[in-house]
Amino acid sequence: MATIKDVAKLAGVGVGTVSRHLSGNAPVSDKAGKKITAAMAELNYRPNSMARSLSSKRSNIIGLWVPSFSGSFHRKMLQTIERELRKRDKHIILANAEDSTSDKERIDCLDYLIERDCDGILMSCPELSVFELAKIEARYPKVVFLNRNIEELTEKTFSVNHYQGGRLAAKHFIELGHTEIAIVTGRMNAQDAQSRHQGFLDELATSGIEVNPDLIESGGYSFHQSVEATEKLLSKNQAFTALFCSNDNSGMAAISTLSKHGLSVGKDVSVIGYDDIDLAEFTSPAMTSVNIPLEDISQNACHQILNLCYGESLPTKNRFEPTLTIRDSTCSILK
Amino acid sequence: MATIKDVAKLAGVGVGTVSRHLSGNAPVSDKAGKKITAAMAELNYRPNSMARSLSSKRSNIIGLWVPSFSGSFHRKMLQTIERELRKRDKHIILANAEDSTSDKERIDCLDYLIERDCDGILMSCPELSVFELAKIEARYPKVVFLNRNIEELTEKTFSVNHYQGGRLAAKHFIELGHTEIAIVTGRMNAQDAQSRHQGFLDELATSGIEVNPDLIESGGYSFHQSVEATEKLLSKNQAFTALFCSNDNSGMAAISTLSKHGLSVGKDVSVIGYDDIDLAEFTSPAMTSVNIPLEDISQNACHQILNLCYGESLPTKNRFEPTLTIRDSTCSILK
DNA sequence: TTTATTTATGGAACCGCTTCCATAATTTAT
DNA sequence: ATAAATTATGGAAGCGGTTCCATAAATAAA
Repeated sequence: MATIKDVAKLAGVGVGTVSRHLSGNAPVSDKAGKKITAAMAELNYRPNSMARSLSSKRSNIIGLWVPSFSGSFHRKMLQTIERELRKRDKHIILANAEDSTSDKERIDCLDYLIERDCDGILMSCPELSVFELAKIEARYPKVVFLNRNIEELTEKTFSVNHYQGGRLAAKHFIELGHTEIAIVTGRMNAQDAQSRHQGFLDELATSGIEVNPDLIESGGYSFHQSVEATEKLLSKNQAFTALFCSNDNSGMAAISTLSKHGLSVGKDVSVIGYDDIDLAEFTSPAMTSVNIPLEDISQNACHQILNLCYGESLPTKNRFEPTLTIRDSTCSILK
Repeated sequence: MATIKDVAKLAGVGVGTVSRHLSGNAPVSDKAGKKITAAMAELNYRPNSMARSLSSKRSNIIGLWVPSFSGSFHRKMLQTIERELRKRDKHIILANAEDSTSDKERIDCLDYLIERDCDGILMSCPELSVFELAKIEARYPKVVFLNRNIEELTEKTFSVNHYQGGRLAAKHFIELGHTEIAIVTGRMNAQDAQSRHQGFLDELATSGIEVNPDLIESGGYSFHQSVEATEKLLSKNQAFTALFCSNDNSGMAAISTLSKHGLSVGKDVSVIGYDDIDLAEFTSPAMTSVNIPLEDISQNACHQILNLCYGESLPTKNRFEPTLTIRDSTCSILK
């Protein structure tokens, strides 16, 4: 592999001139520029990124910490982040915490990124406590958290207003005339699950509707658990015409389970999911779901990390509002 | 940030000794070792990975080229690869070719990885021709292709016997007594789609069953197209009791569409999918599907790239056999 | 104990780049 | 034309490691 020295020699100039020509950090005469370009082509020269990083103290690598690849949820995030960063010639190093069951493992996973001298880190971690995240930020300030909301770290957290998401779902049910309403909650130790749950309840309350506590079951955000939760709800023989699920996995599980029990979803019972993942469109009936602007979140988080690491000043927005995507799994009670 | 020099000075030894102690490439006396360990702890020393890479001419980075994050298909791959490589302290740099529509863009995407001085590259590219892959391998021999089968590059390609996969599906239908069989094919310009199609037809032929050409439609591996394909099949008023779909997206689309038309899947009509992605279990009824040992493929591809790049000699296997996961979407015709 | 052999050590050279600095070339002002 | 100011250039130093080599320390052999 040819080095910058080889290029300099062949072009008959100094290494400094070649370096300047490459980086554009300082002007180089046309004459020299032409000779250098020719020499680089002839030698098939490609700069060594390690040497460059060492010398410039900038790896141009951003670490990406994800809790899993399993959910459809993170797919759009990954995709958007990859696109945003590649556009600016930054590289992504991946760490997947799929197998991590303890905080220690999660933080080890983070250290695996830090070890690589990333310029900054994007982290989408629902599990770690605010306390742990604060410690992380203190130790490693070039970090940004997706899908988290920490007031003291507003400019480094990017999230959606889940309380409002819950309210949107409730509002939709109210408009459709539902009053007997069931809920399959998410992992209630997670902040976001609580917010959407509370928003849902509060909105119902403003219309004088109360949810029968018997009709609340935890689905833990997983398909399997949500099947069980739905079964439990059905077994209680407490009538309900509407069901709010805390994510789309739950929603899919509910639709599947209700159908299996001979209920017609979107007719006998209305179901709302949450996240509006790609598959929401493909259930039968297609699922009404609270849409999270995940692309916006991801893009803005990227902007912020670029600002932090490379002194850019890209616009950033930290809080986003959900919307409701209405499909065929919800219908008016009057029908 | 402390450097190796600082550690050496504080420990009262030479930099060479510190380096040797860190890498374990040469013995260091206990006495020196203790002092170095203490000094490192005191200074909170962490080796600079860029300097290390430059000096050792080894980045410990493996590039990973994926065609998309969209399919459930690639998730397990990503997950397995990440686990396998992290286990050995290699880092993954990601390139997603999701937005690439031309070969040029796909290869640019590859160059984006090469630019970063990866030690090797894992590539799962269904789109590029054997011709293009051969060129890539010639230019960049530290590469391995997943889900491809190139005879001249046996040891660098990892794939499953899709012909056999097609046969397994057919065999199952035959055993269940089906004779009126329809097919939703995949992207037939792709090698794997052809193989599984041919295997399916060939196996049926050995039992004297021929597929009515009218009952073959292309679903192009996508949900949307497969819905249309299934609609078309139904509109022909040619009876069929079994439907083979070339991937699980197609299978899900078929199940959904058939159900919508009042047919009971797993009773009136049997459906087999292909790939056995996580979701196959969650359709209603749960889908019978040809299972691809994606984890094995991924793991072995990792082994091979480690062998190529780091002179290890991990065992590798290149060709894998599919199996059939029987669920509730298929049943005997005699019922 | 002395000598021969083995083992551990310090430090220089090097990896391939960026950047600084002193100097050369060029342009502008006088 | 000469002096002054500006711009471009070559090359050395430095980034933080690894590795080689000559030497010092420790151990084994005589």
